[in-house]
Amino acid sequence: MSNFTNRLDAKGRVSIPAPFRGILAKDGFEGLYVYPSLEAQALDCGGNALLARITGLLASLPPYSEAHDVYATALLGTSEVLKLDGEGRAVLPESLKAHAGISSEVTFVGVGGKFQIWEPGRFRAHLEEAKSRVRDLRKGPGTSSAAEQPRAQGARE
Amino acid sequence: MSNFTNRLDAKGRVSIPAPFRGILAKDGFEGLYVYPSLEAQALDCGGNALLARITGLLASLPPYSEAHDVYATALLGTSEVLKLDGEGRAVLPESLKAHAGISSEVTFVGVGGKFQIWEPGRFRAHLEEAKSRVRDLRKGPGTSSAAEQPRAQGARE
DNA sequence: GTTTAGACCATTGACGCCCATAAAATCCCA
DNA sequence: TGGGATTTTATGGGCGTCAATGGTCTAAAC
Repeated sequence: MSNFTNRLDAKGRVSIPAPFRGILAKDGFEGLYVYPSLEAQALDCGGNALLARITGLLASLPPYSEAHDVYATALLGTSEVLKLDGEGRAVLPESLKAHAGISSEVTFVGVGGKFQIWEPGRFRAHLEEAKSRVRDLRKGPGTSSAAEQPRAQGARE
Repeated sequence: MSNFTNRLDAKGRVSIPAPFRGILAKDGFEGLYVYPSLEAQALDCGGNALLARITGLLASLPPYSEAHDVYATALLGTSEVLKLDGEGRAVLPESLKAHAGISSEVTFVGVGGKFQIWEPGRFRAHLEEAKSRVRDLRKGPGTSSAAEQPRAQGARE
């Protein structure tokens, strides 16, 4: 729900915001499970809960199907388990930083059940894009209570 | 509804007017749910009731649809849950202050079910604008005799 | 031997928590 | 009804704790 922006230090370490660390600790996970998001130029992060959701998704796909293989490769093949140091910091591998375009700062964004890591500029752009799309949707075949009646199924851009 | 104007102290804290605190307490919410209004340069605030309205809106959209993603990002991605201290004060994050142009004072305005936080000057302007729109409407359709009313700094009654 | 990674320590600033004061609203009782 | 007493609010400030960040040192890898 909220978002935090932290900086990477000279050694490439970055503090995971305390609230997120708390959640990870609660579902009993040493470290941080991370993989490149499928939809965005960001990283998806979580603990056991996220891992369970992924294995659940895979289990729901027919084994040996193309879909199963593709998802397994994308979600598990590129994922990493990062360790946290005593102060709750992690080092992002080059491959992950490259995917998200991260250099010296990152923005953490909580999205129910997991959280994402963005390059701050890209996140701002993403937010602006979302806001302007919402404005478009609300203008749509506008009823007065536009906020409560968004267009059924917006165009998939 | 009524409105209140309070000042921010040196530490950036501002008292939430007691009547609004009462409403928050009544619907059982620790803290204050806040996000930048989509249609005005102000902040929308509330408790569980407001949160429920938003999650309800999201639930009404097909999951994984673009509309759902975009609304979730725009509404949840920019929202914050502020804690109140023992005296009922909160500190507004920079991003929210920036959106509303807030510096040293804020005006609280109740609008059924939620309330808004404005920079006092902008709120006065907003009010004037609304009043003049009302005057125009009452003068009848179209031919508002607005021509002779250099809107610049309207009647100060 | 040089580099890299991990553990440990130190600093600083922000935030949460507590108490103090003053003004305003409310209550109570003569 | 008037006036004093009491409570509620708004506001200011002190202080301890914790998080974020930076640096150092040791141990392992190349």
